[in-house]
Amino acid sequence: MHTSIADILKQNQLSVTGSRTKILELFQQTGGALAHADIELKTGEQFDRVTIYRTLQTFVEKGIIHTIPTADNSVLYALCKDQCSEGHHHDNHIHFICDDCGTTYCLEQVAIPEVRLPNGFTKKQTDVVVSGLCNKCS
Amino acid sequence: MHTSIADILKQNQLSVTGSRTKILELFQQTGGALAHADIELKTGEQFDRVTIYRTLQTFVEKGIIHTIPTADNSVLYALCKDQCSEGHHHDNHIHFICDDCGTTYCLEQVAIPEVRLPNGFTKKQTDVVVSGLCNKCS
DNA sequence: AAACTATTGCAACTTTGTTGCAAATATTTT
DNA sequence: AAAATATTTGCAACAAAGTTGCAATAGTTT
Ligand SMILES: [Mn+2]
Ligand SMILES: [Mn+2]
Ligand SMILES: [Zn+2]
Ligand SMILES: [Zn+2]
Repeated sequence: MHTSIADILKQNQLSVTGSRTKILELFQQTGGALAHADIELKTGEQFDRVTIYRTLQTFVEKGIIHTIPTADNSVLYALCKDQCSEGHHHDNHIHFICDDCGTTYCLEQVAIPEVRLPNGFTKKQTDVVVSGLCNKCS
Repeated sequence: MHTSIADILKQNQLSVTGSRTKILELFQQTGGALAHADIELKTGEQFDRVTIYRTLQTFVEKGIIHTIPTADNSVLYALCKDQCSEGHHHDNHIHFICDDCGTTYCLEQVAIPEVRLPNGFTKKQTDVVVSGLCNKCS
């Protein structure tokens, strides 16, 4: 079973364009997370900065990719593997950032742990970012 | 027992200056987390932007304040309440961001939960950011 | 293939953060 | 309490990151 990139775009009511196809392709090839600058580089500057911003924004809105909070407050994006849809993300996994090689992993196998909040606090979303050494660097 | 702001600065081998005193004062008064822009506003623009950047950087290095990762990747700072020191932060608590009022809390009472990583991954630091409604807004 | 719709690239701009350096301030020494 | 020294500050200039309006272009529908 293999969903083509064009199909993914059509499923999300997006027209199939060069930039969208290329950027989605990049995410699939890379596996890991990408920053805006990575994409600019790896696409060989064939697209305008603004187009990349807008494409990423659209993908996030459609639930195709999700953002990852990082300790150094840079913006990272990765493919959603769960059942994310327009306006509703369900990415119940933690993120891991390797201090050595810099790669960011979506650890789908590792569920978000439960946290007990003080009285009066209501939990909506929990983000967990772990840093250390990845399996390739340790 | 009451440590004055000047004493905190001296304990960290920092000279006591207007901006450092004022900014540290602000953190103590506010309790919660502050962004660079908040500080610029609340000090009534009496200090240069660059001075605020440098002061925050110095405070982080000295272990007086710590940064807080956020889902929207803005940079937040809050006072360290634990035994943080030069180059070594020990802030073992989770952070909570209220979706309504925007306040960010250091929940010192709530410990960082343990996460089990896949084979080969080594954990160094775990950041947990919970969002929802705070005790004042729910 | 014409008509229509959505996306792209460009230009111009804003916001955020960084760096070098001289002037001002804080600390130490005399 | 001055003078000498060390540190910090503000300014200017710059770099990086992100946003917006709009006409040209590319994609989709009929
Ligand atoms: Mn992820
Ligand atoms: Mn905190
Ligand atoms: Zn690694
Ligand atoms: Zn609130």
